[in-house]
Amino acid sequence: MPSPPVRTAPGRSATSRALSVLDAFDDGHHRATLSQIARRSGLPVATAHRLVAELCAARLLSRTRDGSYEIGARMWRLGLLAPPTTLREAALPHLQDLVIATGQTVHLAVLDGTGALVVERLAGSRTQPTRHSPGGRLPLHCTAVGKVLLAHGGAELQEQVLNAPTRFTPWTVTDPAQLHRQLAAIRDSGLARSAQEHRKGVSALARAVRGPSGVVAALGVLAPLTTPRLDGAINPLTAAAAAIGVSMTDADLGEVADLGSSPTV
Amino acid sequence: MPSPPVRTAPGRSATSRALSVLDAFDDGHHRATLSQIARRSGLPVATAHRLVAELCAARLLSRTRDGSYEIGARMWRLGLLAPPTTLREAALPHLQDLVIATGQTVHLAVLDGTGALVVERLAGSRTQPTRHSPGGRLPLHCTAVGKVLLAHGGAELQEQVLNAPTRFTPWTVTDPAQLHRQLAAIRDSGLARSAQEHRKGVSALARAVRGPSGVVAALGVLAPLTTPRLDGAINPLTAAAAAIGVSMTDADLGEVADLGSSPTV
DNA sequence: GCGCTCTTTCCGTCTGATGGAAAGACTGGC
DNA sequence: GCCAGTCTTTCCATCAGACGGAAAGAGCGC
Repeated sequence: MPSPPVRTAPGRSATSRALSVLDAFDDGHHRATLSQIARRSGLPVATAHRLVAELCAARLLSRTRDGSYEIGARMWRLGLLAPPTTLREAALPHLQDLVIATGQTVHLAVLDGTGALVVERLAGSRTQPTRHSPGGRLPLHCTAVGKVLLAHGGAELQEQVLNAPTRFTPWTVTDPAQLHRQLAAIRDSGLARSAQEHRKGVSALARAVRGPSGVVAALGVLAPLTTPRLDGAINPLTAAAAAIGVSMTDADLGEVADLGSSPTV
Repeated sequence: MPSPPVRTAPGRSATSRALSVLDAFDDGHHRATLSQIARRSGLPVATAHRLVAELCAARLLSRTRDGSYEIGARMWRLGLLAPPTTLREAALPHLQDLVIATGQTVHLAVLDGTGALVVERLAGSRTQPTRHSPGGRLPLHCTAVGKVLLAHGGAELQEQVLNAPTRFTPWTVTDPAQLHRQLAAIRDSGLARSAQEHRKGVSALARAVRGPSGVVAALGVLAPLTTPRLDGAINPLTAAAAAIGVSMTDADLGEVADLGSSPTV
């Protein structure tokens, strides 16, 4: 009697199992061995082994020289077809102009659920490298780009976010009434600010990017607190935001943000 | 008798079927309706319907307002974990420097099978937008970046590629012996050129990017043929290629290129 | 209203997914 | 060199759930 087959097979579909292999990969895990994948995705090794082999055959994963697995070139290319890329392509030249004009790091973000999804981040070669690469998520209530997106998001979203604002630094504003006033001011002036509300020592300015159908993204400039006059960035920021909006009239965005909530970083 | 079930179920695995849905998306097809997906992937509609729903649940696809499907934010984020992104991140500031220094469009490409995979492309805001966005593929024998990668690729690869070089323009060099001499010269001088060999009216310069373990990528500058002195770009190009190599010593690249051949564009 | 295409649901059939076990491959300790 | 531990790969008996034709529903143009 070779095996007393205990039969497990829970109620999950074959496909969802295969896709759960991808759960093993995230920001902190660009590579994984078979057994790591099995552990992280909750699958038996034998099953993980079979599924991983199929994903490799489809080039969604690829195998490294040392036998571990990583995201494959096909996945990268498919990811480039997603809406954020269209936006990124339209915005990139103007982001460069803005980096040159201000010498600071710039951010382009879209609304994604209750967070801001960073679509692109550009810095000069001598600027301090920042956190928040493309694909990262920022909170809406305490970052400049987040506030812009929140100010132009629905009332429903604002309620949801402003109800329990997380505190990140001593300067994070957590009073819903005060935040509501900030949002009104942003809609009024078109300009959002954050001074150390998310990261100590970092202040930021942001503006909405208006496409043909309203606000589609937020453009921000980040600078160390020590920077003397961030206000000098206002004009180039305004120009860049407008230019991006214009160059998007043809580039159909689709739904840049599809709701659903990964945890806000 | 409700259904005379003809039984089809070919020999394909459930997972490969699910993944074949992704075949419906490529450069020319950022969006697709259910029946387009079914047609393009060769699946019965009912099956496609079920699979697409699962992929949406996993956020690898998402549904647009008008009912069609597109690549989802999750796929985009997973794609960002692939090796090209690591390289891109390391290179980006230096690509910007190079754009500023030369005023021309720059390219970063890695070897992928028998083609060059464009990892990033940067242009000034006033430069003519070029073809070949990230994710695009270039031929190895008639582009500057391609020649660099080919010159440092294995002899086996060179044989394979130089055996039947495709002609793109009247200036494309298709004589294997002459191409071999070009590659030797490139290994010697470190500099590759292409003058209208791939696209009429476009000339280019490229250099290898050397990481800790040899040549990992090629960096190129593209310019319209009318540009008076592209040679002025040589110094900044050399500096940028070196800088990228240095900033990669820590950023582990893994296998940037995993072989396998999609058709070279 | 009619015909066409596209989307969604239903359900009877039986294929191929599943995972425990065991063998094989490495690695490191001593 | 040998043993212990971890990771990878293969095998296969069992039955869960994938499959897709058909039919109903939803739009749309004429």
